[in-house]
Amino acid sequence: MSVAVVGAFAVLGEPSRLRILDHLRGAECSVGELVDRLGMSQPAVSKHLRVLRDAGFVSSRVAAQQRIYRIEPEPFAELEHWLAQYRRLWDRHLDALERHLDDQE
Amino acid sequence: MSVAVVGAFAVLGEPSRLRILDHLRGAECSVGELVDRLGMSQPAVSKHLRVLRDAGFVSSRVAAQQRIYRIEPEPFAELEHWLAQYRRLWDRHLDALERHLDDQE
DNA sequence: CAGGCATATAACCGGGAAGGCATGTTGTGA
DNA sequence: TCACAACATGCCTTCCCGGTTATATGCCTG
Repeated sequence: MSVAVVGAFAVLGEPSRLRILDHLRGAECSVGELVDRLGMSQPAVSKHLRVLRDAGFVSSRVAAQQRIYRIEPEPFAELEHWLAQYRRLWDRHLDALERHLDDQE
Repeated sequence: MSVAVVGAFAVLGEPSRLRILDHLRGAECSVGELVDRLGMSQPAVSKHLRVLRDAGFVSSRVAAQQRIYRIEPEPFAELEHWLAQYRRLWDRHLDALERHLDDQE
């Protein structure tokens, strides 16, 4: 499972890409809108969108001459699932601490 | 907030580093043990551990000649918090779908 | 069908990061 | 104090990745 998650993290480990997602979180966006808001060249934005789409984070739809991009939630769910492994670790730690404090009383 | 999270993602977007965390999730480990299990040179492992520690994912403790590394849960909590933003989006989507289905009946 | 948008792709360049080797540092035991 | 063991660090090379410029593709309008 980690095998897939590594790629997802690599995709998110890029400031421009995370900014794109943050914008898309508010509403769907055309490429041009993203170019304006990010102050980046259009090819750069298109490349990042390609990476994000290959990783499943976004999907695109055609509207006349423009492509509208939208967030796709599944990869985020996978990440949350992966993180849960470590959350359990954290929970166990708290439980142990709690039991320890109970014993103290 | 995203500013900090990007760095965390960049750190996790590295197969060797994720493998190290997976090993540390089971139990604390010395550098030598990690070297054996990962089949990587010792300097490479040490460097990755440095990156992980700078990012707060692990901490180290001295035991005789060796340093024992352990997972530190806080950064994972931050990631979960960041992901929650997108989970809300997902939940809203489900809610809308549910309302829509209710209306259909 | 010609011309102009909106976007994708190609070719290229520069910086940065991961890995290996050699070496420095610190603690330990005789 | 000497030698060794466990790590850390510096240096070097290689490779990948993000950005820009230039060009191709596809779709609307006149």
